[in-house]
Amino acid sequence: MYFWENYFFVTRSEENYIKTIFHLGDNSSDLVSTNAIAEQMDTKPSSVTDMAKKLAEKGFVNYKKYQGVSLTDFGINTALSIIRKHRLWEVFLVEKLDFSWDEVHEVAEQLEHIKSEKLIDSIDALLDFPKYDPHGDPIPSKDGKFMERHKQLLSDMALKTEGVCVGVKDTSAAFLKFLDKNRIALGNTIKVLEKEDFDQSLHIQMEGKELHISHQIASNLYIKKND
Amino acid sequence: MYFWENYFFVTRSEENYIKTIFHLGDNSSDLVSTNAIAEQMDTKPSSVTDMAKKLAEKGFVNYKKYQGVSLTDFGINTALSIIRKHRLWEVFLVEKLDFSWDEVHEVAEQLEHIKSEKLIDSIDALLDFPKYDPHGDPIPSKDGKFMERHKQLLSDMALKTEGVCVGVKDTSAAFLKFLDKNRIALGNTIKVLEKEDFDQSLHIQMEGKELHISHQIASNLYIKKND
DNA sequence: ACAAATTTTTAGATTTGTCTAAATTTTAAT
DNA sequence: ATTAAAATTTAGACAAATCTAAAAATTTGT
Ligand SMILES: [Mn+2]
Ligand SMILES: [Mn+2]
Ligand SMILES: [Mn+2]
Ligand SMILES: [Mn+2]
Repeated sequence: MYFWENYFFVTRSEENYIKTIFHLGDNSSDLVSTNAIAEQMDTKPSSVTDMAKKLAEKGFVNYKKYQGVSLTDFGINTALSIIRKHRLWEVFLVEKLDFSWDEVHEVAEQLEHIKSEKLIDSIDALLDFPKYDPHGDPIPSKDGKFMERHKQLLSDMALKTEGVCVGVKDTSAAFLKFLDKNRIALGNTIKVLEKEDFDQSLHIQMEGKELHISHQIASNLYIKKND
Repeated sequence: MYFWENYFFVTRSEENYIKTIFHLGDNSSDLVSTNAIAEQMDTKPSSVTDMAKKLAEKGFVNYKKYQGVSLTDFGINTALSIIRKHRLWEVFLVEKLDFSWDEVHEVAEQLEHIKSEKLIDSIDALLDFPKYDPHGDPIPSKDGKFMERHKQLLSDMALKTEGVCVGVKDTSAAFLKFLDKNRIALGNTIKVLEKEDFDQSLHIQMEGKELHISHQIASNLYIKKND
């Protein structure tokens, strides 16, 4: 049994668990629960327990029985590398192959598991080192650093404030297609004109034109306020 | 249990067996033996027998106990689709990401299993529908047709005949790097000047310059004779 | 504080793909 | 035509990843 067999081989399934744990444990450093992982991954809690033990064994997570798991530094680096690949492939599909932003996620779920450092670094260079993916999510650099933009939900913006649309919270194909149909795209300028108390819908100005949008939409669009 | 679950889902392992059976059964329509598959795939004959039954069950092969397997039409189409993906990805890596021809095979072995018709068709278009991969092997079209070039081994060419180097038989990284070092590349013009009876080595003219090459090399280079 | 509800783990089974060792069939040699 | 050798299959086992059902621990509600 060689060194790399113990420490560096990661299965596709392990990678998916690590990525999910990263996303669920995002901004809080406390433990991620078995049930939360099971629900997110559409699997059973008992399967999660088994995998938690294996991931702990391999050094990706700290596992406290009945409490949950948290990623180790090694686990965080592994997660960032997978997320980097996922988001770079999404950019590639949109920029080089004319995929629309609602089509890229499923394919990226496969491509993120391809193991070749040279491949992903070349894709990165081909794309001229993009900082954000097609949904506005930041792309970790080779050494795991990335800039989360200062952004807020459109539904949380004050009246009269202006900004630029920089991301989506809901990344479902249905929502993304809806945005396309209504000419709402990342990079668009936005100004909040009026808020309707009754249903929290908004009157906004987008790229010059006036628009009425529901709370459902506004609470899934990220805006970066103008300085 | 849905239709597509029975008939269209193919695992990575099944795909690798199908591809191997295709290559081993190439120009002869007779059965491919269990041992040949096992040796090629670096696995055990008993594993091959198990898989042969499963592939027969799924309609990819005809399996005759103790005789071997042959691909069905469905199996051939499946194999061609995998080979198409493999070779298109190899071209992509060389043409768009500046990989050298000795680096592409391992990555293509992973990429060939990505399931997205739109993805591979877009890659095909991006590359302007190449007919051959970096090693000179033909790329099947979407509907499974491809042109095998009329070619012969350099070692089989008659004296004084001229041609163009169009492929390699040995695709090992060691051989490909050797060719690079000696400035032997696909597309080069070649003329056989002299054959040495003693060791079957050749004096050739390549792109104007004279060159001495061993039988080992000559018997792994494919040449298309000039009309 | 203690019972009830919820969460999590364990025990045991299943599927996929693999292995070793033994049995069977085919092929080759005398 | 037998026998020996080689190829192939079967039987039984194992690791990975999952599941169901039951047991154990934790959390919640009064
Ligand atoms: Mn995605
Ligand atoms: Mn994304
Ligand atoms: Mn190849
Ligand atoms: Mn090739």
